[in-house]
Amino acid sequence: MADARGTVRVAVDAVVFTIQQDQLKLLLIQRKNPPFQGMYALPGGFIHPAEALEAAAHRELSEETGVKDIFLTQLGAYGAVKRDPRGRIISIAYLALIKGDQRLKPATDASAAQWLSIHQLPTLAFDHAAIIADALKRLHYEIQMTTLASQILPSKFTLTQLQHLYELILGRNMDKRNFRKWIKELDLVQELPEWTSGKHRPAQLYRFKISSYQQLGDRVNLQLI
Amino acid sequence: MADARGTVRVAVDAVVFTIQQDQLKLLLIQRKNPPFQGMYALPGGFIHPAEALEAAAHRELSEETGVKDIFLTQLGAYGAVKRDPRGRIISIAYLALIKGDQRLKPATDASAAQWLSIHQLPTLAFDHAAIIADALKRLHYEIQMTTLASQILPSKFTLTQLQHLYELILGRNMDKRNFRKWIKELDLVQELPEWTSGKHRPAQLYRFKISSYQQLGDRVNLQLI
DNA sequence: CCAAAAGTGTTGGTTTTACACCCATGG
DNA sequence: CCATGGGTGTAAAACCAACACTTTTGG
Repeated sequence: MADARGTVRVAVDAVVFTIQQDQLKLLLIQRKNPPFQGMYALPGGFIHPAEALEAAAHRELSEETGVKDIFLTQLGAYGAVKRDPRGRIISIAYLALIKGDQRLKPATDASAAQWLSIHQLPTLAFDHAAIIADALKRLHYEIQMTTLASQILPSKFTLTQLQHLYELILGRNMDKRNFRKWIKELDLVQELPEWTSGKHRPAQLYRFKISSYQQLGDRVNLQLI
Repeated sequence: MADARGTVRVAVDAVVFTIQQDQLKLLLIQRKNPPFQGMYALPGGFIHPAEALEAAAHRELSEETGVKDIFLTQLGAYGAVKRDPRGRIISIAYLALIKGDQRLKPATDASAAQWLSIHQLPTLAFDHAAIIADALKRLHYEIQMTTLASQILPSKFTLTQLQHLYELILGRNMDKRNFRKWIKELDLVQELPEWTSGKHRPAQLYRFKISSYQQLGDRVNLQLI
């Protein structure tokens, strides 16, 4: 083992998705300091000695972007030797899908957080492009196999909104009737005695039966990735 | 950040499964030193400063158990603050499924490697019981959704052997005809012009078309977990 | 009365499951 | 000739994919 102390540092990064203006967006910060000064990167930073990994991800996210009180799930550890020019830094990445109306922290002299469309990402710092690619695959899996969708929708929503969410994330259109059949069989949502009002025919509102994150039963729809 | 250097260390652990005597077994070492002296634990240890995570897992596995040249896939990062009484140690766990005839290193004064049946595990050091529980779930997924099975079987095998493998790992029996249909549709294996010989009717031998690890197409059988 | 979005079932094809008998070998 | 494991097909059920029209509202 010799004297390996201090030569390896551990960081966390958060890949946070939302939907805004009918687009899947990603929360990024623009780096104000080297390395990769001026480039975009995932929010994240070094863990504290007595802080759990997920707690560090929450803290960094809050410090750098203002986003807090969200559900994070671990994506994986990224540990290539030269992934960070500052030295040996291993990063544990976390994934989230959150409501699009979270207020972002105004830009500081250290960072500027913003939502960028997943289809127009700039060049990213470190190995963050690879992390994001993994996160997208994982998101496709999670949206179908877990209740992750409940994290992004308002407490009351219409089935059309829900379908729209799936379509945006999976990148394909779905049949309205089949989608509704599927959702009802999953037994995820519950009708409310409320309807939207607006220009058109009112839509019935629903809510999630379970608001926490959990694995759905076997044999979901699934056309993974 | 202050002076966090040296206060967090990074380790790797390997959850290595095999099948011996019709049982799913796990490669464990008996700890000869504190903490958890005398208890069983996953093989693993601290990473070196200029060593990739997976390389560290390979090295530790080889040093502690003699097992080498195997395929490892990342399971996840375990980082609870008090998971190791020696201080703040984060571990990245790896998963493998390997042939059961690997020669284990003889016991040294630091460790003694052995295969233990998954159904009779002793109390384990650290949070290794939780890591193993996660690894088992993941193994169920991987065996169905990837070519991981190719890592454990000999280069030539019978379909009955293959089925037996799936049954042991998934913990349920499968129908012989349906299993063969499924395997043939996956297009994973190739008939060889060879047959076993022995007491009974010879069985045709097969080999994997692809010997490397890869994701199978969407819509595999799948009854996850 | 028009435009826009909400809502609702059926059918055909595919996939999955359940199920039983004959075959080849060595002893 | 017996015991053991190898090998094969079919039919019913479940599941999935494709598809179009009517309803309600506001303007």
